[in-house]
Amino acid sequence: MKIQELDADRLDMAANMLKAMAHPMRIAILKHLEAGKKLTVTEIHELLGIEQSTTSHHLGILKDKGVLCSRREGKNTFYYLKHDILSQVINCLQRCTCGE
Amino acid sequence: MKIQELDADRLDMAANMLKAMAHPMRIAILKHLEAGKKLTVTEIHELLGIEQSTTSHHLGILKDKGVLCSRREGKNTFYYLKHDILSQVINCLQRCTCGE
DNA sequence: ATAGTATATTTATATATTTGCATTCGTCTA
DNA sequence: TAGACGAATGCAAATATATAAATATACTAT
Repeated sequence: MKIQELDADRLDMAANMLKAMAHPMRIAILKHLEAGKKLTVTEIHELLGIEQSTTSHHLGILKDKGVLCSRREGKNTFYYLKHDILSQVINCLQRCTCGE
Repeated sequence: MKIQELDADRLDMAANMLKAMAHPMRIAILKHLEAGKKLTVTEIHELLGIEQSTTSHHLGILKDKGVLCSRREGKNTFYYLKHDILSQVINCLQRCTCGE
């Protein structure tokens, strides 16, 4: 894996994904979306006990930065991980924040 | 893996680690520190072509948030990953930013 | 069309981050 | 001890981000 593969554009893209994930509430959201799960905005806002508009805003950020995808089905919009592999990132962090 | 394990403190800690990593230059730094490699501030600032003070600042952030460790040896300070597992995060991102 | 529910966007204010420069601090060596 | 070198810090300007409230849009059922 060569360094030059990580050109400026890809670094920016990666940084944007991380930046989107770098928020306690958004990590909690991602935690609920592991293993290909799909949840609606309302389900998430009820699960986490935060405002609907706040939830939608967080989801919008995650989607905008390429972490999540969404699919509308009737009145609901389901959100899910764009890359299943991103569950690994959350799990890594979980392990790293275990014994400190 | 239960949700309640991810209490507020650990979410904050995880978010802080991600925030520390969520910067193009810092991702580039981490890329150079894969596989247990240890580099000095000067080596990194020359590898990346950025100011020494900027480099030191970025390294300080990564260390402060628990991503890196450092060890002084004479005039030099070597920086290295606190958890080898964090290489996985970088690799995940690399794969996720491949074909977009 | 209208009402009701589900999402999304906009706005403004407050707060934080990035960066380079100059300076300072530690450590080694002549 | 002085000078050189590597690293860390303080500062300030530009830029970016968070937050919450208000408003707007999209769809469904009647």
